[in-house]
Amino acid sequence: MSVRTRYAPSPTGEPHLGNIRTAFFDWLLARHYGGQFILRIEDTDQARYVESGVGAQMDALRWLGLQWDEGPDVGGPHEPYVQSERLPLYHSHADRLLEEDKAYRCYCSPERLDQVRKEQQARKEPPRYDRHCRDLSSEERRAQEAAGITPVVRFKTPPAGETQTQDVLRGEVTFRNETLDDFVLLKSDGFPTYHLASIVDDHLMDITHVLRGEEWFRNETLDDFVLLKSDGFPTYHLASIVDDHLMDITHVLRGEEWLSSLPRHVLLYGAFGWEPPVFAHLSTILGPDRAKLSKRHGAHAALEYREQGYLPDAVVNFLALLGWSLDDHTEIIDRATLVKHFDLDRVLPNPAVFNADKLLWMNGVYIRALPPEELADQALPFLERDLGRPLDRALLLRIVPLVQERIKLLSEITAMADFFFTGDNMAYDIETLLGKKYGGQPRLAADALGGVIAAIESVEPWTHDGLEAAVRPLADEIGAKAGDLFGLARVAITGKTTAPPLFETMEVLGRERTLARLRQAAERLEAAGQR
RNA sequence: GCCCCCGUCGUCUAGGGGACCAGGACGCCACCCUUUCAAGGUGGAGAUCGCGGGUUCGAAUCCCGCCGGGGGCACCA
Repeated sequence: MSVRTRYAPSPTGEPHLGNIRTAFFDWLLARHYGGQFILRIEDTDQARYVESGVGAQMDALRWLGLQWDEGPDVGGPHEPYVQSERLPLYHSHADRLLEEDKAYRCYCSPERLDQVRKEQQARKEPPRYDRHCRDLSSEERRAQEAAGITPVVRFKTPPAGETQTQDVLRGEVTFRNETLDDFVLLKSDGFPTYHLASIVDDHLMDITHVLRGEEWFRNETLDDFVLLKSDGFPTYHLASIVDDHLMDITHVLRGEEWLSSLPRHVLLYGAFGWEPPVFAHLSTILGPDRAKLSKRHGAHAALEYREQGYLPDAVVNFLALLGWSLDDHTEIIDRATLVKHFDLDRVLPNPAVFNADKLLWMNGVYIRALPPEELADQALPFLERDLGRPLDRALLLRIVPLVQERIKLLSEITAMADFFFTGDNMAYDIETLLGKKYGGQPRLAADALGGVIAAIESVEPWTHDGLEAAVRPLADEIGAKAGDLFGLARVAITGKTTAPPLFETMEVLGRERTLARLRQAAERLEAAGQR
């Protein structure tokens, strides 16, 4: 059977980066093995249902290029892919467990459950269902039914013994043969080594499963959990197991917070007589304070990264490196390479702190690698959004080479290049124009700018090389440092002290607009000099 | 309180008995380049591999204990 993974969000809000990383790993695994990636909506909690939730999940996946092969919108052989539309399925499966005495109906009120829990906590006992309804007589049950109480269905957890489970990230280690040597089987004192002895004994004693580093849970730490709620909806435990089985899911990747529920799920698979899939519980992503990533750590809803000007490829590359690595030195990895090399054997079980600085750096790398036309297409919407009107793409295309290696976010295009699109009536204050060098000497600055104007007025052709050749010697003539003179002109032309290279900027801006801005600056300096 | 997971530079990580007085990346510092800002180049600081025992000729790597961090203990997922 081919590898089938699933991303199964519940539509309770916006997906954040942690969810998306899980989805991405699911996607990667499926693509790596040429299998299927399934999107399944787990909307079994009516109280927390958010209308826009499903759309937000799909938007985020689409933005990052994680296309699913089966799902609510595209369909597939296991329809429907929304759990609220699969209710009869869960009921029939719960009925089956009921008939086989592997589950029972529970009539306890939320108030009683609450009460029991409080008492247990007061006695410093683990809060767990007390199995009150596990062995009700048929008369007692009839009485409850007669009173109109809708029961829940609970799983009959074995009260003792152990349940063994396996998680690939924690429970299994694979070795490459080239790392092994010719190891000893029999020692010189005649005793076997562990390698020999364990293999021989395991075989002779008919050991069928050797699990090292497996998680095991004592059943007495588990309680009789709910399968079907009184509103007729299944709990996650029931719904996810039934669906994963029916949809032939082979690998379940999910957040670490599910690890504690794993024995329940394994027990359930056992009760149904089904083969469980491979489980991998992905570690949590932490904020800078080492607490689970959340809203108060800033923007972590996946789609907010789109608004800020991150590139999907950069985000996906960064996410891949959160708990997985290709080797000991590769950081920039394109999608195809990711798909080619990704596997669970290099996924780490330990939690990772989200390093926003590194994501920003990586986004800069991807921006610089973009073909200029594409960067123009990507950046245009940001510029138009910030300036509030449609802009000339042809002009932007000429600007892109000047800003490409200066921005790390698409949104930074505005601060870097807005002056190309504004009128020539510049809004800077005179102090900024004068800067440190010409502070208090507006006349001197005015003369310097006058020199620049005279030098470039009739330059032919109007290219950055020609402009520089005309202006640079001027600095010497008037006894100024080139940098100081250029700085003055920079503010006059861009309104900023930080901007793209001066002569390239002049070239793109054109003779007329450049001279207009320089003349305006000179006039303002003259006026300041009069006072 | 009980159960489970995790523990290598500030952060992401490589490593899985000798090649490690621990390699790469982000960030930080310095220098170079330079008209500002970036980008780029070179170099540097930064980890007694959480701590303590043990096994071994040899431990970041194997074992035990401890400590620390995280997660779970719902008619939520």
